[in-house]
Amino acid sequence: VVDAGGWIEAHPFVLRLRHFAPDLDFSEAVKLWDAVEEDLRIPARRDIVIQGWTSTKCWVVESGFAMRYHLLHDGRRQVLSIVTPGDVFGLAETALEAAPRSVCSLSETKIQRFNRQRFFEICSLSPRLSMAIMCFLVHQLGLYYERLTELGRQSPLERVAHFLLRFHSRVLAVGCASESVFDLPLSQEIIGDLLGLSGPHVNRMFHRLRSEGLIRTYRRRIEFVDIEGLHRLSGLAPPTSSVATAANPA
Amino acid sequence: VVDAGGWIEAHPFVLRLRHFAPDLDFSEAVKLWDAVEEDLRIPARRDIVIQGWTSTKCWVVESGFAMRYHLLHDGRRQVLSIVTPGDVFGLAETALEAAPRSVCSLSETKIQRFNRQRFFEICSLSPRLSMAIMCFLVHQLGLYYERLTELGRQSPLERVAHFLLRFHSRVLAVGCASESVFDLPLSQEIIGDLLGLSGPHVNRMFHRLRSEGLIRTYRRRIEFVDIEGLHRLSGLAPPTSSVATAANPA
DNA sequence: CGAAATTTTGATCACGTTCAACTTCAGTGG
DNA sequence: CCACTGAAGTTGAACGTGATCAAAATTTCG
Repeated sequence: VVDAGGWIEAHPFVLRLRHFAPDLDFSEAVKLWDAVEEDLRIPARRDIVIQGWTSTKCWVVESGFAMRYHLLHDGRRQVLSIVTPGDVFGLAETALEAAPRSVCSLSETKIQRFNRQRFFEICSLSPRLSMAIMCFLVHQLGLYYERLTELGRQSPLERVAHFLLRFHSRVLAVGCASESVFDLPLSQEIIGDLLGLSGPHVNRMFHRLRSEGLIRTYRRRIEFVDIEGLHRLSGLAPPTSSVATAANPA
Repeated sequence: VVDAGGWIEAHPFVLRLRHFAPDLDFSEAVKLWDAVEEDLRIPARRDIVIQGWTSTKCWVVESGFAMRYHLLHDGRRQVLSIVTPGDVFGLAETALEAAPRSVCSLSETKIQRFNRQRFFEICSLSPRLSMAIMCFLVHQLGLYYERLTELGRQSPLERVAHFLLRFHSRVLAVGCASESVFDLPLSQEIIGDLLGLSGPHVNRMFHRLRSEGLIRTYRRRIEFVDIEGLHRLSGLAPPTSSVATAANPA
């Protein structure tokens, strides 16, 4: 189906699995890759998964960005996450009749399509693969815990700062950014729906970050001027060794 | 270590795994159970995992309730989830130096302690176990997606209604509730920290749910008077077949 | 029975939404 | 290449909501 040469080893999803299971050998990755049903190139702004539809597929992202989002009946939208190279989507519909949320490409995107059931089976049959997937999923859970704190208890300014840091570190990991400059493939309205804010308010927060000398912006390009300051502001990035507890508040 | 008799089969965690992998046979569950390091009975209001601490353990809940929470440097608290019988916690610290969040018991709790590394290894060596764990983790992700929508885009009233429905269906599944009555092991302040609201505002929302004839309360016991109404209010429970998309809004 | 925690209520106020107008930018066809 | 068009960014004003703080009432537990 695909050439068996070197490109599989450079696929961001495989790199990611290897990050969680360094002893994963490439023959196992190839086993997974044999199950690829189709290689797809999706233009920007196309829905790939549609909330309410049924599908037996899942997808792995090779390049490009997408967003996972949920629509409420009255049109409110929550963007759940930005899907970046190396991510998987379409796993959640397991045994469900309808996709509970949508995925929409933000830029041109290269993805590989799998049969979801087969994807899981192949992973479960290889101890190393299943270890990698489990660690990957647990890691994802951790990211969503962070997002809950962000949405539930952080100020708008903190949320925007935290989002920028998070997104930057992700695109840095897949080589789409320099140490301090990167492109945002998102409108401010989408960022609002990601962070539980209104579009205009996101704009004001960007303005404040700019005027406080933390970032510079050139249309949709962001430059970090004071990363330390952003970390301090976001309040989540530097792991603290605080030991205050709910039972024994600080 | 533990009696090999029938109780393993009735453990809520095993029941849950079987829900995701019905072909899981009990001999495999027993393999996992052989790895239990210790059976613990924890009193209410004890921290089991402390944010910032290091641990190589993970735990499975047999009975009782706990909460996962994150503290910010200035004392703000986000309750990430309520840990119920059949849940696991302590997985997220994989390869991290410090636990990124805490877990604190809400009631007296029976849990089993594992070595985290060993837990993962045993799961990855059995295809059926690893399938069950993967499905379980994916399902968990789905729950957190829902919570993101809740925190980011739902009104306080919707959040409280949704929380009550969610919690009820969970305790119903583990047999700690009747069809319409159940106990909440949480103070309103904790519910506030769970839903991104202040304690007093949670109280007002309860008041409204009561005055609109949706629920009744007796101290910390909740009775659903109009479940249909709660579902309609929460806006998430009944899976819709709406096909509006971000690219093509309704 | 007494002490502490939790629930309940009220008043005030800051914050972020909403809506609208205007500007800038990007993509397209003439 | 430029004018045109629609989308996205930017700004302002008014409003509503939920936080905050404090006090009182109630429940829980030692």
